[in-house]
Amino acid sequence: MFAGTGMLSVDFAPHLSQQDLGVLLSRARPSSFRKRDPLFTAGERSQSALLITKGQVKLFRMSEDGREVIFRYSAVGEIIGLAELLSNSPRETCAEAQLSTEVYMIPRKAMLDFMQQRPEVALRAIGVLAARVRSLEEALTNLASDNVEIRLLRLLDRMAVLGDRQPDGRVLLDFPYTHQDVANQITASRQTVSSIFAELKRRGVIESVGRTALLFQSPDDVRRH
Amino acid sequence: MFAGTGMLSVDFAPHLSQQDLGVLLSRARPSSFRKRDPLFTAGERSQSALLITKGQVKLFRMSEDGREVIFRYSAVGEIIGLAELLSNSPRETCAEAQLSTEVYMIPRKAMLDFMQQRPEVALRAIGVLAARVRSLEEALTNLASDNVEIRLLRLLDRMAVLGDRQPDGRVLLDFPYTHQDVANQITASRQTVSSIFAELKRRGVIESVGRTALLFQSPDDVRRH
DNA sequence: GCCGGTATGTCGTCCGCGCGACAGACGCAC
DNA sequence: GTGCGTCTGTCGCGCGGACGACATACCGGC
Repeated sequence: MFAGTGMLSVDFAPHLSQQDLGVLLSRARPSSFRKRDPLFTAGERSQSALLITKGQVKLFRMSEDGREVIFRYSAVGEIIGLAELLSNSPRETCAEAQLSTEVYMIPRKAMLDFMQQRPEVALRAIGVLAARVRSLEEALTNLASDNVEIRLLRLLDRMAVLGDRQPDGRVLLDFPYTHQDVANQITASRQTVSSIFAELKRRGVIESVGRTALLFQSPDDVRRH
Repeated sequence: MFAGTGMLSVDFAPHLSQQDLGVLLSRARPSSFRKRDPLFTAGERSQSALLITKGQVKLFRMSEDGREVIFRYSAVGEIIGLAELLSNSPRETCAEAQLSTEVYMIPRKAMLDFMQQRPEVALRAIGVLAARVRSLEEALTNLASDNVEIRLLRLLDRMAVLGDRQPDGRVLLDFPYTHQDVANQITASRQTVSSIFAELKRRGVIESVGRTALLFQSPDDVRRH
């Protein structure tokens, strides 16, 4: 099911044996969502874990003044919704299908039982959560010290692993995000993102290719200013 | 060992049986630190987990431009250092004794073995990490939308649970933090924190009591602006 | 006591960037 | 085609808050 997806994510499903995965999914319910459908929203009481089998999911919160703060986009093979699983508290984060998406919804109880019986699964969940802690800590640190341009370059940096290295050393990356999406990921305004993109193109740091692709200097180059 | 400490933290040690705790600590090494000593620093290879038995620990990162970003202060009974345990990667976060502090250092291997054998311990670690994910997400969201005054009020809000409710409804809280500490927690400058504290005192929202204590309106009142 | 290190209060200056506004550009539906 | 909704580019204004600078206050050590 997860084979051949070109998975790069070091997350949940690829770490389980086919057998474990089968057992877990026997108690789960498949469910599909169209683009922009919510998978869950803040305030909800459901604490299922969701294993993504197709598509992409945007994880975010709404701030009190209506701003959308995006934490990450989750891909196939990743599991989401772990943060509220144990505490059994209402959702604080929202999840929305970025593309047409399919998931297995694993009921809280099934997930807990399974982790009790298979410690290695619990350890995998620990690994997933630990990675998220580190990435959030990094985001917070960057936000505190970097200006918008640097935050944007760091974002491209992080996404570069999903792109293809070109012969000339640059990276070709499918980048189907609007400036608003980008702004919400780096907590900046849409206008500032637009103008910095324009400026980077002027300087030749990045280049548009077709509708959604982006060609930019290798992260290492960018890092060296 | 952890009895009678007035523990409020819903973290690690208080959730384990005395027996489990004994087994775990039999493979751990006690260690003590003076105020301002580092427990670990970014770049280090050690992935021990640290269980705090006395004192308080500041968890933070240094940004590239030398800014200190504080994520939280950990208290007695909490466990720290889980984020890099599984991935076996170098520390990214720094830990420093805020007070004279004692810990048990649990070697990576011992911790992993123990979680394998006791799934309920692994689940507890999941709970700890999940809570940290939620709190970091909240910090990021607040940072994106709130100005410094609101971030400061929210900080007092969160700390209010550690203080004593007075007859008049206000909260008396031991608050031994410098303005610089506060600034680093809410990512603001020291000067701005100083001036906002002064302003809040002028407005009667908060009041100093003795050297380190603070008396302020109940969080609920503050929340209602 | 004196003295040095650290914490606090306050004041200008300056700049990053949020925000409103508006004008194209591009897509899709009909 | 026309019309509408969404996205992008750009400009100017204004403000929050970072930063440097400096005075004062407090603390511990000797």
